[in-house]
Amino acid sequence: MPETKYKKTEDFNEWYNEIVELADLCDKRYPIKGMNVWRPYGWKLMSHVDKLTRDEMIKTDHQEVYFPLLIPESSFKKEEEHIEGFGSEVYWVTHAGLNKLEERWLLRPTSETAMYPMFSLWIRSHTDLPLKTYQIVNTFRYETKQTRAFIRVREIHFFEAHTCHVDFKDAEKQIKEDKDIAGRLFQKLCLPFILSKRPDWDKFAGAFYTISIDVLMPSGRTLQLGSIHQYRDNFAKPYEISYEAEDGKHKNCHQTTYGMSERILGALIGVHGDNKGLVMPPEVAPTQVVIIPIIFKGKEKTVLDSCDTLYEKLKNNGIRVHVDKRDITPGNKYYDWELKGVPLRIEIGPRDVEKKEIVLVRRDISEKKSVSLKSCVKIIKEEFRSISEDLYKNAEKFLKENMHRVKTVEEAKGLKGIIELPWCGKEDCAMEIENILEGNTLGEPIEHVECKNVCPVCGKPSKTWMRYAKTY
RNA sequence: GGGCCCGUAGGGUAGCUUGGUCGAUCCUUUUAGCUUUGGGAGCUAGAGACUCCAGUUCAAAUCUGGGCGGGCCCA
Repeated sequence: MPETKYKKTEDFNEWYNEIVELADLCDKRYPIKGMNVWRPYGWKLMSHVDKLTRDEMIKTDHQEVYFPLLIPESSFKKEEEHIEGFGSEVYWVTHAGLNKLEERWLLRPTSETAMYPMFSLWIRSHTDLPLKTYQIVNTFRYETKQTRAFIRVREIHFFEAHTCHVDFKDAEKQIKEDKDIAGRLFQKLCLPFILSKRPDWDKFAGAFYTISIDVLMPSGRTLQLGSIHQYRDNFAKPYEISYEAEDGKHKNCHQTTYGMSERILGALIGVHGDNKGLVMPPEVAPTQVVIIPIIFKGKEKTVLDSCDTLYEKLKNNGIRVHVDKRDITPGNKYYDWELKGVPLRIEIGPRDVEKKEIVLVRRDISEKKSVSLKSCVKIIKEEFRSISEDLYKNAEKFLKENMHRVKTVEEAKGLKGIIELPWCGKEDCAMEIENILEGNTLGEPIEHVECKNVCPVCGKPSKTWMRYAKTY
């Protein structure tokens, strides 16, 4: 059984690089570091993820917009903390043609500073609120650390929802909605995640608070897939986003954002993949079922005709299906589609045509069974559900096994994955633990978790837990 | 910001230390034809590379310098 050169469980990082190339997701040979070319299959996958995101946005009354890539320096500079956070990692446009620009422009690292001057023009009255927008665009950050396909890049495929509300309370409702959206979306992607409230020193530049969405990769490192920010009126003040309330008074808006990126694809690859390649959850798989004709000399037509008939039948039942008629051996095709992570494979040969059956093979567990043509649509849909359930359960099991709640640093040492330790609330103590565990703070659990212990560093009573992990 | 390493067909490699035997190795890829197809088939004939510039030399993939590109480690 041919498999990847590097094994997922032995050398995850090398395995990941190998898979990304083999499965034709992206081409890292583009001559700028961290700017990779999306190849057709990778882009298709990303588009399907984006579609699921769009579906959620439509369901929750968000409007899609598109803002320009370039932002004038003066707009960018209005919120002080924000510049501090992003200043060192933006790309600047300083020249146009032969002329030096009077005012520099920057490539958006995120779009607050592009959008908010416009929001200030759009919003006049409380009846304009809430304003719920989103866009799916590319953003640019000058990463100096090591880059990694889909995980740390300089041109980022980015989803960002930006909302404006009458007050803090209404913005909090939005945060709640965002958590629900994440719940539904990542369920479809079969990716269990944890939500953590980031510590103050690590929140998004300019935010009132930040909630991060993290998944655990098989390497034991966490990967942040998204973040939800409560801005309060931190941006509304400098950008003058205000409205006239019912009582005639002018008030600042309260804002939130919700961001995710192509890292989702990194997580799909890492969490579900195996030594044969990708394993795509049926919800995002660009091809959900591939039909492989098993052709024997003299029986080409009957086999191909049954394949075509089945193709039409599945297509009409809303299944994304493909018939692979390439002139290569069936085995070759199996390997190819396994690499691409297609959830179900159907084999049809002369024997099957005769018996009015098909052979159905599951990608995730390699289970093979014969199914009657008559009942195949129903069975395929059941298999989709079952595959999704299994993928989610396996990932959840791994996450649970690698989350440790302990009371002392001694117990924490040597544990893999996510570690929760009592925390007194002081930055110094968390930093100390970061150093000892050689990891990063993820934040506190967002749901209240009882903690009656003492801080393992300073010994003071701790009411909450702090999560630590090695991160990407 | 500081340090280290690397660059040979589309991908992976051998050759470099000690310049000549390189008209550059092997696997994969790829084109045409025949043949085959229930887990990467076979045969025949083809295609495809020394990162760029300068230097040393009778002679450079191999040595020197620089450019471009890539990777790693430390802060």
